[in-house]
Order: sequence, then structure tokens, then C-alpha cells
Amino acid sequence: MEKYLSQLNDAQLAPTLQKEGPMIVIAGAGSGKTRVLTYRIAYLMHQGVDPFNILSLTFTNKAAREMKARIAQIVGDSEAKNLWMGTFHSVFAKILRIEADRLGYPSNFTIYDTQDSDRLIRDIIKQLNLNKDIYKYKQVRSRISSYKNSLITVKAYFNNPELIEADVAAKRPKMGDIYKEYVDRCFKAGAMDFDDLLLKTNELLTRFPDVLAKYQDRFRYILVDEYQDTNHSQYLIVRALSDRFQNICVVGDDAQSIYAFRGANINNILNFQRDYDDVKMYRLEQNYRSTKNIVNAANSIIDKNKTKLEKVVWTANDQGQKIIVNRLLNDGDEGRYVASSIFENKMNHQLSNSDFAILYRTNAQSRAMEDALRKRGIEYRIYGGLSFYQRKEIKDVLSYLRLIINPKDEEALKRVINFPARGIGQTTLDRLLVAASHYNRSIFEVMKNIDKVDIKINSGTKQKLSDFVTMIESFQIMNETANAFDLAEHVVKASGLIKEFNKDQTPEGITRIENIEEMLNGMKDFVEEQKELADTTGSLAEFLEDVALATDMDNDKDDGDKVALMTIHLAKGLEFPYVYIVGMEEDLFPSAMSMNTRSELEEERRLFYVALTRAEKQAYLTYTLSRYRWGKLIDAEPSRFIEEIDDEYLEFLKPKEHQRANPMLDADIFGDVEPDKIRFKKPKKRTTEKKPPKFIPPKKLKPVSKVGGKSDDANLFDGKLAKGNIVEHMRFGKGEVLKIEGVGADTKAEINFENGGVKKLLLRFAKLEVLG
DNA sequence: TGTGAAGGTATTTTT
DNA sequence: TACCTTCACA
Repeated sequence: MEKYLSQLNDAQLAPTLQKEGPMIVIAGAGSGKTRVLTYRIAYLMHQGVDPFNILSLTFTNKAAREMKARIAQIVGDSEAKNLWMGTFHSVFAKILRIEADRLGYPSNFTIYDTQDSDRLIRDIIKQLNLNKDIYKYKQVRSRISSYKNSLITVKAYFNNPELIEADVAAKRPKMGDIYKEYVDRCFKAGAMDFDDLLLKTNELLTRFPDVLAKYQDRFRYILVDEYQDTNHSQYLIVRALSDRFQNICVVGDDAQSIYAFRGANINNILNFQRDYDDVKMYRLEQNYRSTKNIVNAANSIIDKNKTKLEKVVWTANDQGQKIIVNRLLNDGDEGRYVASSIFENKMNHQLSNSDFAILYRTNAQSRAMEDALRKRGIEYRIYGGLSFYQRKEIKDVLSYLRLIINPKDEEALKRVINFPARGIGQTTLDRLLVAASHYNRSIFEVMKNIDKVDIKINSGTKQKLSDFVTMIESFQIMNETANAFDLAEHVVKASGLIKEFNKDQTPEGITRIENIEEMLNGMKDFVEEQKELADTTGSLAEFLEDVALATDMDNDKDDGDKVALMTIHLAKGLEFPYVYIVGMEEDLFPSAMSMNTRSELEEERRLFYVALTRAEKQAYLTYTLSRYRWGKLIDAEPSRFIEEIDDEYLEFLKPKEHQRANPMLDADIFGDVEPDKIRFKKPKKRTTEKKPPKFIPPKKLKPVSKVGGKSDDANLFDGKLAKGNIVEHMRFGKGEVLKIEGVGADTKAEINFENGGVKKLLLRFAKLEVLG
């Protein structure tokens, strides 16, 4: 043990060695928090704490697995195996299955994913005869999700006039009805959505003191990673469980809170000290990951945020290279630049593909990157996006499997009852739904008793329904003896799925078959793996649980040396020597959807902070002049976040002349990246004062005539702005142009602003509106 | 009830 | 662009 502890610095050692009591570790990016968590758990066990009494909540199941493996190295396999470790959702799903009957749920309840929820919500909106343009299912879903994450049950909703009024004011008076129907239907289907896993856990712990006591006693030591991303529901679970022993250790970084959109509450970390007595607070501020340039640049960004805990991240690492900023013509151009830059870097520095990551704000941006990498013959792997288990063919197979475990599962049933087509159409399904609602039974139960119920379905169709029931029941019988793989293999054949997909011999159709095969292989691996573990059996139910709660990071097969492509959200917690952050444009990053309030904008800024701090040696920022969005080429302008980094950490690549001339000549920009030749030094540092002026949230984000950013003139402001012009700046207000200096991309204007005084602004970034 | 074509609409991030 | 719903017709 000493050997391991000696790897820690003093700041890391203190929290590692504190065995008891509430504690919070504020860990800056790259400061070794995972190491602290890992060693702390190992140390607890070393001190005689039973691993059964330790609960460690992580952000992904992969993180849990890796941490467990590391702990196993220190304290031994057999001990580490008994730790409770995983995401909130997966840990509490396990507990809910054990305690399900308390809540009136079957222990084999289905977990609905977002797709399932959406389909159900759309169904309900239709069924209630509501206008689907007013009740957009995505909005309804997110509304319901936020009720649940705030522990507002249907009952609580109807008891709360404020909530009802808010929805009425939002022109959605029927929200409560939809919510109620949604909850009822989920319950009847024996299904929980993601939010239910937390909500029902809270219900369980509140309503049943003996259950609470049992788990309090069990989880005597609780650790929570990424505490800044917990929502209210998760917060309450942690509070309840830790209440008795108060051995609670939370780790996080408020600067990296990026999940407010799904209910994460940054106050959980900001207020932790108020929630427990005698909280010990530790700070990890030394960054071991990145160069000075990157750390300092990141600090200069996060400084712009108002809501934060004070902390100074620093590093003893080398100064490193400046962050390279490059402007490209369009997204294709951007992809080619990134691909060729990666190629050059690999050649010049003997690097492998896995040293590189390309990060973007939205999944849609991956395409241009993929195309370019493929053309250059660089292997890559995309994380996230439409995940494997969300694909149509996979969901079809899974739906059959889900139905075997839980025949009440309505969404699964609706999906496969007529796929492959077996003559059970919409009309029949509608009648079944009505009957199910009338008898207050599941559709499957109605089908099973089709001869006894009063329903207008002709005998031919009745036969088809009972054939379907018989098929599912035969699968259920097989499930009692067969393992998950054998059963699934049988199901895809017997259901006719394989035959159906085989009809389609287009490349897409062939891919579908391959995907199904891949899934079956995955199940085989799963069964083999589970055989080796004592407490599991490799059953179908366990497989489905794994699949339902897999995070995008979990499906990580280490399959060789590849460049990583992912959204910034997914990149949290990872690090790469070389990081390209692409699409640094207004309306994309920060996203147009996130500029309405100050707090949303601050979250975008934290997201940028996260992105930048993934880089160890070198970071690149790229933006384009125009980009394809919703099928059209639209103009773009550089992100305000570029402007927010202190210039001393940036190096702008010289715009290439031929880019302006003709995009068609630009098909090949290889060889652009000879750093010494191309980069140029900025003549001067920014002369404006250090403190940025107060930020006023912009009301209207799109001034009518903006100078700059228009793609027809790659040289941006040149010639458009002259001494004496009156301009308006989003933050500084109106001002008069005093002087223009510099040329090309480096052109600056000295402007005397009404509020803010004289500023020198880089015209390529400043968002100015010319008034006269 | 099933199929295919046409048209409409959405793109923020995810357990 | 790409998916998904809707509509028309067999």
C-alpha cells in the first residue's frame, strides 16, 4: 500500500487518507482525481473496511470497471469484486429489482430508453387528441423528465397550482394529463424510464424506513465522482443513504459542470459544505496533464464565468506550444485541414492515431471529419452518436427479447407485433389498446384472452394474434433453460427477423444483418464472461439490463489504433496528447439554443473549458466561414470563445489566399501544415485592460447587418470599416472608430465605446454592427 | 391491411 | 441532408 501512496502528492494524499466523515474534493482538470478515488477505496479496504460496505458512484460504467480493475491490482481480485460500483442508474436499478414488489413493480421491469418514451408520449398526445405542434413530444418529454428529477410526482403536480399555471401559461394546459397518462402507461407496462430509476429509488427510501435503514447500514462508505453533474434526485439519494454514517466523499469540479440541461444542479457541489457538519474540503489544483499554455488559456476562459468556486489550477509542466487557431472555408475544408494536420503530426512526431481526438459540439459535425479521415486513410472511431443499441434492427431484436422477459412491455410489443409483417395492422392494434385500457390490463394479457374479451376483431386476425402469443410464450419456455445467446439466436430465426432483413440486399440491408450478428456475438461474449462471475448467471434479463444502461463510453472495444471522434460531452474525463476542437463558431459553439440566459452561456463556456483541458500537448481550434446546416450552406462567424482566450496563448494560422478565390481549387490542401513556414507571430499583445467588462446577456443575438463573418469576403472587415464610423458592440454598446491598424486577419480597430472606454478589437472576432 | 412515394421537419449535449 | 410521418392506392 505504501508503494501506491507514495505516488501521490501532498494535496492528493490528504483526502486519500481521511477515512471517516464528510468530505469534498474540488479537483481541477487533470489533477489526478481518479487516482485519489481509486487509492482512497483501496486504502479503506486496506484499513479493514469490508468492500460490501463501500458504494462508489461513477459517471460511466466503463470508469467503474477501470477503477475496479485498478483496485484489484492493489488489494486483490476477490476483494475488489465485492465493491458496489457503477453509475447511479445501474446501481439503483439493481436495488430496485431487489425491492420492486414494495413499489408494486415486477422485478423484471423493463427500462424504457428515450426512444421508447418518445413513442409512448407521441401515442398519448394523439390519443388525447392534442395538437402535436403545440405539444411537441420532445418538449413534453423533457418537461416530464424535469418533474421527475425534481421529485414532482403526478400527485404533487396536481397539488401545485404554480406548476399548473406555468404550463397553462406556456399554452400547454394538458401537460398534467399527459404526465398522468404517461406514468400510468409505464406502470401498466412494468416499465421505468431513466428518471424513474432515481425517482423510484427516492420513493423506496422515503416510504420504507426499514429499506432505508438496510441500505444505510450496507453503504457505510459512499463516494461520488463528478458530483457537479448530479441532479436533485441523485442528490437526495446520496443524502439519504449517507445520513447515518456520514462517511461521504464527493469529488468534482464546478468548472466542469456540463449537464444542467438534463437536470444537473451545480448547487449540489457549491452547497455541499452546508449539507453536512464538519465538512473537510480539499483542493487539487496541480494539473499533471497539460502544458502551461493550455492550462493558462483554459483558466483565462473560465475566468469569464461568474458562478464558480475559487480555485487556481496550475501546472509544473512545460510551456508547450501555443493553441493553433485556423479559419477554414467550409466544413469539408475543415475536415481536410484536420486530417492533413493529423497526418503531418504523425509523420513529424512519430505518433499513433490514438494520440489524437477530434471534439465537436454536435454529433452532426462528425460526418465531414469522417469523410476527410477516410480519404486520408486515417483510421478513426466514433463514440456516441446513434449508439449501436439504438439502431432499428438491434432494437427490433431487443424488443422481442424484452417481451420474453416482460410481456407487458408495451413499447416492445408495439414494435414487433407486426414486424415482420404478420397481418396485424394499426386498426387491430388500436382496438387492442382500447380494450387494454378498458379492462385495465396489458395488451399482451388482452391478446392472451382474446376469446373472452369483448372486442371487434375478426376471427382470422384473432388467430394471428394468438399465433403471436404462442410464439412469445414458446420463447419464454426456452428462456427457462437456455442461455441468452442460444435463445436470441433462436428468436431472430423463429420470429422471421433474419429472413425479413435478408430480403434487403442493398449495402444498408447487409449492414443490418451484420449488426445483428455482431450483437449475437456480443451476447455470446457476455454469456461466457458471466459464467466466470459468481453472482450472475448470464441470463437474458441481465443482458438486457446491461444494454439498457450502457453509456456511450461503455461499448468501448479496444479495437486498435484509431483517432477518437466524439462530442465534448462524451470527452469528459478523457485526455489526449493532441486535441482538435472543431466548429468554433457562433450559434454552433456556443449553441444557438444556449444563448438565452446567462447560465446557459456559462455552461457552454464550461463545456469549452472541458474541451480544451482534454489536451495534453497541443490544442487546435478551427472555425469555418460557412457550413452546411439543415442541408443549406449558411454563413458562420467565429465563436466568441476564441476571443475570450488571452491572445498570448494563441497562434493564428495565416489564411490561405487561394481559399478566397475558388473553393473548387481547394480540393487538396495537403502540405499546409509546415508549422514554421505558415504560422506567423501576432505583432502585439492585446492592449485592452485585463478585466473584461461585465457581460450583459444579449437580448437579440442577430444584429441585422453584421460586419464580418460573411463568407463572400474572406478578408472580413478589410475596407468595410473606417475611422469615424459609429459601431455597436454586443457588450460595449455604441462607439466611434478611432483608428484601424494591421492587415488581413490581424486587422484591429481602436474604438471609443460609450460604456467601456477605448478598446482595441481584433476585427475578425469582434461582433460589430455598423450604424453609420 | 400493406406498400411505396412524396413531403415535411428537425439538428444540442445524454443516463 | 436524412429520417420519419403521412397520404394515396392496391
